[in-house]
Amino acid sequence: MSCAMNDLYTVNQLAEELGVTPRTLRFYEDKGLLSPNRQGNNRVYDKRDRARMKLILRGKRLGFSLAEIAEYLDLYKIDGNGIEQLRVLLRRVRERRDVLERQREDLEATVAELADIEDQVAAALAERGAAPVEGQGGPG
Amino acid sequence: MSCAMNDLYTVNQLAEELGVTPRTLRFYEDKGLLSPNRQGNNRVYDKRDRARMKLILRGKRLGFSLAEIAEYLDLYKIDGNGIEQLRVLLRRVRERRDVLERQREDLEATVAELADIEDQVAAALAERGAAPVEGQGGPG
DNA sequence: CTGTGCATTTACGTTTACGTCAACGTTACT
DNA sequence: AGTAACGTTGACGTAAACGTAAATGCACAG
Repeated sequence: MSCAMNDLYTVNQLAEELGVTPRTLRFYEDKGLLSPNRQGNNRVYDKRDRARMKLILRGKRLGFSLAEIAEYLDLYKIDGNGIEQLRVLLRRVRERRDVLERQREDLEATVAELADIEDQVAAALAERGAAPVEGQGGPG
Repeated sequence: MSCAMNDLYTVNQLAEELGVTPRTLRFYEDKGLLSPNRQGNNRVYDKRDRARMKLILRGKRLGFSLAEIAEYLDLYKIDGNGIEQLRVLLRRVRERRDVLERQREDLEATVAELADIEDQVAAALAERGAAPVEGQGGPG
């Protein structure tokens, strides 16, 4: 037995839990986004790896590329930087926030339009007397 | 002169105005996302084409694929559908709205984290006495 | 010691969303 | 007629994000 008492995962286990393929986890490791421990030759993922993967997946849902996500993850490494590095970091954080703000506007506009469309569709359905599933007595 | 009194554009004009390349416009047409009129052999875009392109670009900023955007644009074609079609349409509109709601949550979580990071970076800068540019009397 | 099963690396295939020529046609000036 | 600017349609190239074998390793049941 594999003695899994500590919230540790194999590639397959973590992949299934997060709804991705093992290939994806290895690919992200290849890209430097993950660096799980090894037990011999095999990858062993812990809770920190899992949390990091969740951040990555969130970034993907937001439409960022893996390169952008890598930059985003770097933002967490605050320690050990010089003052100039911190200033650069601060700029990047704000840039990224700006992107997200624009995205928020796009999102709200789109949601509003979808609401409009939904209303129109509902109206079109009503106009054809389709709401109560059987009433044929529409307004002609 | 090209007699452009009616808000009409050539590929190059519309492309520049929207910050894309002519190739992109032709590519989208190839994918069925656009269908501008032709004047002889040349494409002529009008305001409706322009508006459609803006919707496409917004979809892209939201991280949707061109295929998904195509579906989204189809949502506008409410007329001429049967009741069953309208029901399907309504389902799709709601599905898409759900996706966007999830995206909104992701977005807000990320913005919050970026705010945290920003605070931490600011604190780290302060701790190293970087705000007034010269104060050396940190808490050592 | 021979499978069975999970894991690994290496490498080529695929899809999406264009970029980048190449070869050609049209209009417009000179 | 020359040529420059702008347009067209292929056709091939490319980067990202994996999919999909193929060949190998390692552990343990029988």
